[in-house]
Amino acid sequence: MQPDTTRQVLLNAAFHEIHHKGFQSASLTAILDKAGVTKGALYHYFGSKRALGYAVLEEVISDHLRTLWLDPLAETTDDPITQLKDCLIKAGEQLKDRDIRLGCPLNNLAQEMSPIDQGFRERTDVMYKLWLQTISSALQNGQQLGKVRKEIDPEETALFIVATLEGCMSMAKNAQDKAVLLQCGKGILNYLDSLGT
Amino acid sequence: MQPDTTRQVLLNAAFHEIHHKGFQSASLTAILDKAGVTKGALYHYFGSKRALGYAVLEEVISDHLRTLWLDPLAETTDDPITQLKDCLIKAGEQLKDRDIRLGCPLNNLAQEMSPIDQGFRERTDVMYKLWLQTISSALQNGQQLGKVRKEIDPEETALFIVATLEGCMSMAKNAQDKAVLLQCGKGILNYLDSLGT
DNA sequence: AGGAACATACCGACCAGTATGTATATCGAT
DNA sequence: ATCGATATACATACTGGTCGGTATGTTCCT
Repeated sequence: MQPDTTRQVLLNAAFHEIHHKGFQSASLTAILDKAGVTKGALYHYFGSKRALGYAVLEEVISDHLRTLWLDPLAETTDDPITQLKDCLIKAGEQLKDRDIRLGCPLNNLAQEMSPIDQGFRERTDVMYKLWLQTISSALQNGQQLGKVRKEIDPEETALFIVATLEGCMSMAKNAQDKAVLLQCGKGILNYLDSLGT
Repeated sequence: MQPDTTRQVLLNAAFHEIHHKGFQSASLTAILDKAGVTKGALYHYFGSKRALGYAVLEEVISDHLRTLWLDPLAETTDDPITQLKDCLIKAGEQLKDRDIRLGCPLNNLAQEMSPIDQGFRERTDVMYKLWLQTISSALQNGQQLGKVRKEIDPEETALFIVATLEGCMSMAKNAQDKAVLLQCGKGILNYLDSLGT
């Protein structure tokens, strides 16, 4: 078996276990069972449980963020608000009921680990900053195109959008109900519309 | 020492340990050290770690919610939007920097436990529903008084407000920065204003 | 021959939970 | 009023199990 394959299988198993149980309660044994390898393999590729967690964040979760939000928003367009709404709708659609009950992987890890581990906090912080920056740029671009109201502060608005997104996911996760996600998403869509000219 | 006192000391220590580490990673030994009692006392009052967690939710955290949001909003007034803004501002003011890094106790527990423990989920769900219902009633009242726009759906709006609140707290917690909370809070205040007539 | 890629066996630490002991308060009977 | 009896309110000591981590193989490719 190729080294990259085993490493990837481990990362994938770790991502799912962490997504289900949280990092601290994620069991290495469970990850190894899921991956179908033994502890020797794990510690060959990752120096510690913490290093494994960092890798999940930097490689698996980071990829999700990129494909769902960063890459689509990076495409130049003449209507950033529609672009944002598309991202939101697409993200909502691809969520299965099971995913809703588990919540946003990035937010989960950030909430659990940022108060107790600097390494996690720094990494989640970088990802959030990237996210905010990308949305902020899209809004600025929209302002130049005359599609977004000039009065709004792009950075402040980007923060508010992401906060609302994560809050929306949190409420739906706790309610274990996709209807909550949709209802809350409607609120976001309305808000996004209110930014337009 | 009175029985109620010891129980209360335990609940308080448990609340803080759980707020810092999360429920699953909260150590009973650490709680006992903080409370200054021994395991015998704990298991005299609580049947299990889980029962202790439930009690923290139902007694400690529930009280916080009541004094910060439910009771103030239950007072009849002629301007619910100002009332909501006051709640938000007061809640923000009383948060110390340390509290921000720890996040909202209710949201923390809900996020961590609702996917893996029905008992926690049911209890957090009840509290969120109470919260939503209280805000929704206030908005309805505002509509009757002509202070809140008739077009908005009170329930949907209440959900959006709470989601935004929790998202705001989450972003500030991860950023470990009160400025983020204030900036995000400004977004909420603007949104609340937009609900008025 | 030597290193990369794993597997197996084992370790001390910590965990939630339990069994047992003990001091004190309460209370009915005398 | 006082003396057991019983229950309450804890403290102490211990248990089995799980945890992350490590030390030591073993296999295979170069």
